[in-house]
Amino acid sequence: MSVPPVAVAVAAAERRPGRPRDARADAAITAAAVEILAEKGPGGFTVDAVAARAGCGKATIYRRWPSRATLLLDTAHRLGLEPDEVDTGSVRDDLVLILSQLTTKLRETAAGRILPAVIAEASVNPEMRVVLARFIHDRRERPRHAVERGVARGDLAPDADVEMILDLVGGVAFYRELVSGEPVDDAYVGRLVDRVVAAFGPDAFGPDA
Amino acid sequence: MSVPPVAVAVAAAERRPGRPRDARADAAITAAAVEILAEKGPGGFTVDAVAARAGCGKATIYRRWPSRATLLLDTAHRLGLEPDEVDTGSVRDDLVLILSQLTTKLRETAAGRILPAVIAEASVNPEMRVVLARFIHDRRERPRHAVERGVARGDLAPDADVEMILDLVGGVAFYRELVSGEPVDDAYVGRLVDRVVAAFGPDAFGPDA
DNA sequence: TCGTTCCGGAACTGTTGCGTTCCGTAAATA
DNA sequence: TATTTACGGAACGCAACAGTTCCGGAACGA
Repeated sequence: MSVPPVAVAVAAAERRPGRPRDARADAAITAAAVEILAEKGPGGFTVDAVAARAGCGKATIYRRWPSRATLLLDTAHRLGLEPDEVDTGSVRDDLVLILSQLTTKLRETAAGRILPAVIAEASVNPEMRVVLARFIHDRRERPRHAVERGVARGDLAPDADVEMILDLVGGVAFYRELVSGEPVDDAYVGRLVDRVVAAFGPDAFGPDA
Repeated sequence: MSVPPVAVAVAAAERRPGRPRDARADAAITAAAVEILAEKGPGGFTVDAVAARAGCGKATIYRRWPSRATLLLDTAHRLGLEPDEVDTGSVRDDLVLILSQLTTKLRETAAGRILPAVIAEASVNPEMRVVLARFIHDRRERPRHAVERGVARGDLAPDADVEMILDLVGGVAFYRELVSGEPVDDAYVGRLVDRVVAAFGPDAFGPDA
């Protein structure tokens, strides 16, 4: 959401002769693109569909984006799937909340449902790979702060590897939801977070944590 | 590999009049299908391409499989990506070996490179979802045995949650390789496995582990 | 020998979707 | 007013691909 588009179509309203671009068309196209991507995924994301939903001609789209691919990349940025802000005062409870939200959203929101196709696209398309990496990095911001608060409070070891904790928690969510197909219920989330927090707790031994 | 095909095309060579099916055509088609799927992924997996690679007509394929989809499902079973057998005598070392193999294979083998597209297909296709779940379940067999040996030896707590350990280790591999795009190097694998093994070690406290 | 089913190969239909072009019209500058 | 670029909408060319049909020829059983 807060990410500027990868490919900006118009080079900032320089004065040109003739009728100017209609700003409402831009809004209609981007809104329609998000809807189509969320409903149909990248596979059903056709320029015809976006134009029809936006109520404009295809030429109006191609005047702003040079290809379907650039429009798709721009749209991928606007997908949402942002974790809610949480701060219960306990790392354990923060992570449980964030994790159960994540698994629910992966299953039940439009953005979550199309993510597998975005991941597949990223595996063959370097541009999409950059977009996805940035997308994921941004969504880790809130869980990262939750873990850092835990370190500061002493719930976790001072040298706990914050990124690895996020990898463990996020990784299992994606893996079970998308890969192995096993559900992630509240009981599982609770046991999982308990283990992870314990593994990086203040009395977790070892030279590196 | 050891999995029987989902859809069997020919109902076991019952005697019919006329020229019998050529067994070499079956072999050529299945071999070509694996190659095409491995090289191009599900998106490039076209019946024309398989027929061309197999050196046969499309009709010869459609005589055996009723549709592209059934051929694709059958082929997905033959992909490989099987972890090697390992038994070093230490859970920690077994898991490190298996995990570094997995990340390497995800990155460098044909089977690994097309997996994202298979996952995406599974997210919208219930038949493919079953195939993928079974595929993953089978590849967890060897790591599962490694962990169970660890429990038996006392390297891990007697009530350690074996499946959760596999989720943690496998989940991070898939997550970093496919989703966040971060590499998984040997140092990371070592630290990760150390943490996981410690979290489920014999002196790991807690009522449930 | 005759009928049936197979073979590889090619042609064909029908659909989908990208990207372009053209239409008549609207909104701007000069 | 003349020019230029915009608009929605429709049509078009082009390519890819699923699935079918036909060809001439080969392999089987009766």
